[in-house]
Amino acid sequence: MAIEPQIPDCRFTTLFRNTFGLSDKEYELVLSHFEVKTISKKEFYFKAGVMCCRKAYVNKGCLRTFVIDEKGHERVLQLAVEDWWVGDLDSIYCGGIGTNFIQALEDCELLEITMENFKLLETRIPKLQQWYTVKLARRTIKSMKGMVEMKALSPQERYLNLLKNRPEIFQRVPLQYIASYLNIEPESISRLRKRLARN
Amino acid sequence: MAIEPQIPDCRFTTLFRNTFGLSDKEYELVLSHFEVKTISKKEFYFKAGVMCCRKAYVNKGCLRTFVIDEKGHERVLQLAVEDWWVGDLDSIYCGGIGTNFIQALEDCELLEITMENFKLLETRIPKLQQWYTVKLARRTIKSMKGMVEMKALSPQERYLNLLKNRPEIFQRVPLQYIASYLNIEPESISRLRKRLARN
DNA sequence: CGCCGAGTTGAACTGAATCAAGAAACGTGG
DNA sequence: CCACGTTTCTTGATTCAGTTCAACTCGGCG
Repeated sequence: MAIEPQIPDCRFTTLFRNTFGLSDKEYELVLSHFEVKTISKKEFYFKAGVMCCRKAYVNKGCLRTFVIDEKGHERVLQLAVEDWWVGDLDSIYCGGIGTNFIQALEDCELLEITMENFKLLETRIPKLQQWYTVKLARRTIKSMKGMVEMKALSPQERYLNLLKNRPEIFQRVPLQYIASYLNIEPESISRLRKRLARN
Repeated sequence: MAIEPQIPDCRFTTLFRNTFGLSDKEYELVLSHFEVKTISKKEFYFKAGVMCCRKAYVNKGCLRTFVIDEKGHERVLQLAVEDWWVGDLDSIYCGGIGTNFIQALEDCELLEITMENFKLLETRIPKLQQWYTVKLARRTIKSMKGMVEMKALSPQERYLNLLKNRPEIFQRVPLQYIASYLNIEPESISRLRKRLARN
């Protein structure tokens, strides 16, 4: 009761709840451990260099996660939209300082939970733990598939794949970030587009 | 007691045991759920196309995990040596048929456990579950770092990095597989080596 | 001995990066 | 609502690291 007003959008209720298949009671318990956090476009949810003991569910908006590589260039690792999670795995699990930057590309509404609270929830709702393990495994698999894609496909093929699989983000994310995510120079994407448009 | 004879090498006892910090009793329990499996050079531990509901600890030997990409080329994803684990995550966690091939590059001795047994162990030894979650997270992190490395570094830099971080494998693994792992053509590695040798 | 797989060398090509500059879109405040 | 500045995207010219394809060497092993 005291919780509901905190959650301003029904999307969270729907999607998040469906994820676990929780009972009403469990669901209230879960909700009470989250906190709404809004950040505006260009703001950072997290910056490398400090610990990050929390993660957040993207209830509304769009963010990019990137690192700075050895040569000082930004490398976009993730383009997160609604129903994704953001956070610095590196810091959360290896306990060190984070290496990721997480920046809003639109005004965002996040639902944040500290790892402390999350672990607490896990002990009280065992299926949460199970869910999370599978989620982690899937993320690993996805990441390995990403690697194969990066190795096996040409820039043009990678571009077309993304266009096919996640067309929404081309409407929401500046091309330069998509380029970085695909590991293609913006100029090359531009040319690629022109070439494809002609045919 | 009845178990010990099955484990022919002390490495398993040492390394594996250290991983979890088990009591004698727990350790015996764990051991009793594993099975020794030897495979000879060039044999496959697993081939894509069927389910894979088990994983294996590499007690001795060396294996490569690879997939066949969309264009029909082999892509080496992992070069596993002693104290690594092999298995098809894809199949284990997404329940579908496997997509990986796992082939011995030397005569190998593996310690295998079915996922069924592993889950059983997890319920009886909670810290196992914890250990595995962290392991999964680290794997994901590693895989993302691999992606950044692939994007940010030149072939030559990737080669030198591997040489620095895992010099052993250059003594054990045919160059062509290392090349595939690094996503460089064998010819290019060859030239690279020559060039580096001159300086 | 001759075969085969693994590695090396050579020559030519190419696709994307780079650098530099211009056009278009965006948004912010007057 | 327009004007100006900033950001985002496009275009052009050049360059080069690594690929491709083909031939050759080397060493082990039946």
